[in-house]
Amino acid sequence: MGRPAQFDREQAVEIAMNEIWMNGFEACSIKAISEKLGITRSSFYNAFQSREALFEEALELYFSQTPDRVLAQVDSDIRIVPMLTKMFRDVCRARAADPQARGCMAVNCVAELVGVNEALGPMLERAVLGSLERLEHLLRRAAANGEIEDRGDLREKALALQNLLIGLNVMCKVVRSEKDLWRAARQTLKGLGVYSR
Amino acid sequence: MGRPAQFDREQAVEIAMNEIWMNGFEACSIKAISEKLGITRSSFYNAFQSREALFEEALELYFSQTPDRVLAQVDSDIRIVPMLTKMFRDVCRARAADPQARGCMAVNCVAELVGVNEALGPMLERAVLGSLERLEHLLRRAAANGEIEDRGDLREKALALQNLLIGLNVMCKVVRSEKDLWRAARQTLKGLGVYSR
DNA sequence: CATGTTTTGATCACATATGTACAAAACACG
DNA sequence: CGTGTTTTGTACATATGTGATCAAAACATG
Repeated sequence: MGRPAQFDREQAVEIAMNEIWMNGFEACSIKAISEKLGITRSSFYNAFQSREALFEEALELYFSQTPDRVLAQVDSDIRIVPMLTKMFRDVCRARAADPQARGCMAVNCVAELVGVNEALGPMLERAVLGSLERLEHLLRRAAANGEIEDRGDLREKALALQNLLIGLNVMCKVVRSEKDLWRAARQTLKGLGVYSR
Repeated sequence: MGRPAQFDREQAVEIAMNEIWMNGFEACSIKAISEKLGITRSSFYNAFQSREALFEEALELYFSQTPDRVLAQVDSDIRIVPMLTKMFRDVCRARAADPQARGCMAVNCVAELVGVNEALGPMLERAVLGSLERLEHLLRRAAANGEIEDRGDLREKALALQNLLIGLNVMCKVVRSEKDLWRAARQTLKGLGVYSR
């Protein structure tokens, strides 16, 4: 029914994601994105309604492939501390491996948009606070497991871990060595008692 | 000699700094800044040559008043660990006290500009790497003092501290409670053995 | 193959943004 | 009170960016 689109919508979201990731949200005007996609603004508006709507889709796609996505999908029988260690290891690896040093799209956008963009700021805040909640929940499970001790400081540790994650995702833009990123992460994890191997 | 300017240059830099801090660099067009300053673009170009040149001045001003400026001006007889503890405490306080939750101008700009802006990216990279070097140097002095032990992991600790600092400066945009920010910082500092009182 | 639906191209009317050029204004100083 | 210097206002040319409208194109389905 109706004329079929001349472009692949999914592919378009992926290209948009990479553009936003590389250059930031405000640098990606509708004109620029449309040209990058090889479509007219007409087609853009028709397919996505607005730049913000596209951003939401791009961010969703990003979250489905970011190294810390595992925090949201942890099996109940898995050991938490090795999982967290591996997750941070993966973050360091992935960030250092990106030749464009784009860091984390979500963290970049937090720095750019929270407090600035009425529509997208709150959405990014929720993402960070959600991650923080997941970390705290995981630490509680790790305590219940006997993997770590609960000294009444699990929220502190969750905050410290969330902070470590955000920090790495910015610092990787400047500190390009995977080894140095991992040094920072491992040292912090060890100090928090959340490191294995 | 010559016609005196109708605006205060220093004050203009301060206003520009606050605009960049609040909205990001790319959001501050020459047109927008000039209007904010109540001058014409003519006068802007005459006074600052370019947006990048203004940015350099604004960043310098920012560095002269940021809570972590103390890292660059440490007396040789001061105790390092209490100083670092206080600095992180001050960062948490200052970031939480800002009603606009702007975070750190420099870190915001790292996230926005490194890898994107040819002129300003490298400048911001140098600032971060400089801070890292200062931290490592301070830790070596602390080890020489006997304040901390040198287990051959001082670079690791410097990287972890730099990462903590960057993380706090982004996380504060979402986690608005000074108490929670300090929880994250204190927990990390304790783990690194760089905490006093 | 006619019909209805959707995509696309073209155009309009603005607003923003940059960089330059040049003349007019405003002052300091000899 | 000229004179030279600097700032400021105005204008130009050009590019980007937004959002809307409307007709033409392209297809799926009956």
